Amino acid sequence: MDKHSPLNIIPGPRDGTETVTQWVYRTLRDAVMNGTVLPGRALTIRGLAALLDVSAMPVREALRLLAAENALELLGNRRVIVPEMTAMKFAELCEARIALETHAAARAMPYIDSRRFDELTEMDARIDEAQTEGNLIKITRLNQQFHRTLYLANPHDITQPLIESLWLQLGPFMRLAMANLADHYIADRHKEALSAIAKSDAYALKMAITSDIRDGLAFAADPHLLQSFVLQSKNSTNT
Amino acid sequence: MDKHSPLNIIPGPRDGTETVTQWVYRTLRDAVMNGTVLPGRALTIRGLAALLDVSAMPVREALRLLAAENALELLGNRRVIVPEMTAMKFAELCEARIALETHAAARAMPYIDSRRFDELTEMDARIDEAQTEGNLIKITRLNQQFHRTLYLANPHDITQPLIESLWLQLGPFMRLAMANLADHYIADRHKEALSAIAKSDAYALKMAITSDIRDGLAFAADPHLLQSFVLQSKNSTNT
DNA sequence: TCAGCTATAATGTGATCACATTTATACGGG
DNA sequence: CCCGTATAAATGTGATCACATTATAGCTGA
Repeated sequence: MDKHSPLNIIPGPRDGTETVTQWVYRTLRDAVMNGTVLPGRALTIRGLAALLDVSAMPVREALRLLAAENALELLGNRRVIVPEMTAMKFAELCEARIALETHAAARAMPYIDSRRFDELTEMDARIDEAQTEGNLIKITRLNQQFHRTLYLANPHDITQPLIESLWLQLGPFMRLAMANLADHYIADRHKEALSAIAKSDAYALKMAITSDIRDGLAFAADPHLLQSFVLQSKNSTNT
Repeated sequence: MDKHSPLNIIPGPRDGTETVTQWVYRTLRDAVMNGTVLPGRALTIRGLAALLDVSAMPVREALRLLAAENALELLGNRRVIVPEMTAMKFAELCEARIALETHAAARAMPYIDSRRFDELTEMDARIDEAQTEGNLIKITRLNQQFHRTLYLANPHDITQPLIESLWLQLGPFMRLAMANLADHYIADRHKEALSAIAKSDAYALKMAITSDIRDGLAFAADPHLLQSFVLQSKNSTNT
């Protein structure tokens, strides 16, 4: 147990217009998403404040925001940790993603004009590039951008914050999984999605999104492999 | 425009164990849910702090939490308001509820043992009582409790916070609608849901939940009526 | 009478401080 | 050598204060 390890968070420069709280929030969010802070790691307000060289107040607010998004867990004994993952919880998150995102995609489809369609096609091409490079972090980021762009085509969308919350909860675990599955090929279901959109076939679009999510989290299909990841995330240290 | 009206929030006593921030959060959340603060109403940290007789800090955190749940909207010009409702947004919230809650119900069904089943049956009976009384606020509260109990039967559930966020966004508008539809009969689809559970019929359960949500928001089916509510919520004052 | 500018008031943000509670460390007894 | 207790360090919570930014009201001039 190295609960006092340096926590190598890279602060990243602060935008001039951006408030300190927003900067801290973004920094901590990225740290959680990238797996810099691992499940079980105890976080303290003062510790993070000293690390980021800010006062305790912005850190407090950022932590509470992340807790509200279920990216962090507020323990009763006044302690904040990254929630630990279980196989069942992982399955629930996966299924919830499918339920919510297929719905969001179907609702967004009528709003996708040719300009938006080209934008999505362009993104898919960029993902193919990253695919050949084997840059998994880039793939993940572009993949999220693709989904976000699709769902937000609906000008009245209200599901995106909910979806982001799910991504955030899966984030640290996804990173762990990817690190151990470097040669894991992410099947590109985006072309199926695009052709479904071109045909205005909502059902086909839903199936494409479902497959995309399932493929991305495919390793969860192997209970043994999943269990090893869960254990690894519990015991690993972050030096 | 009476942006400086007294804002008659009833504080309600604070639990001894409860932290001040939690109390403020709960108070403001109830106020939003009950329609005490109406869409468009500008809220200020200092104003609420003075009203609730606490310092600015707990109010700040409570406001940010509610904003994170999309119960409040942080305007760029540093102002916090209850978001205004549109017909399209209402429809999106309604459909999102159906997508998420049918999913949560189906996932929870396998975990409902006889004890939990009896608990749900008991709640349904209490709703029938409130129905004959015509106590709409009580009906709403018991109805939420019924749904919550159902979804939380799943010990690994992660959808409840997302669902609560949707309820919160619909909250102030629901109240307005109910006030104008005092004689509106809320069809009880809970018995259908219970019989579906008894038969372990996931599809029937999903249909029952869908009908329950649609009935509860039935007035939205009439675009003209909905529009009048939207306008009313925009123009009304809260003295 | 009304548009545009200025001064004043109010607001959000962030830092610092005090206090109660919890957690960690060290000491002493078994 | 292990464990329970007492002391010390650390933490979350909440209040207060200072400052930059923004909104509001008041005033001037056409």
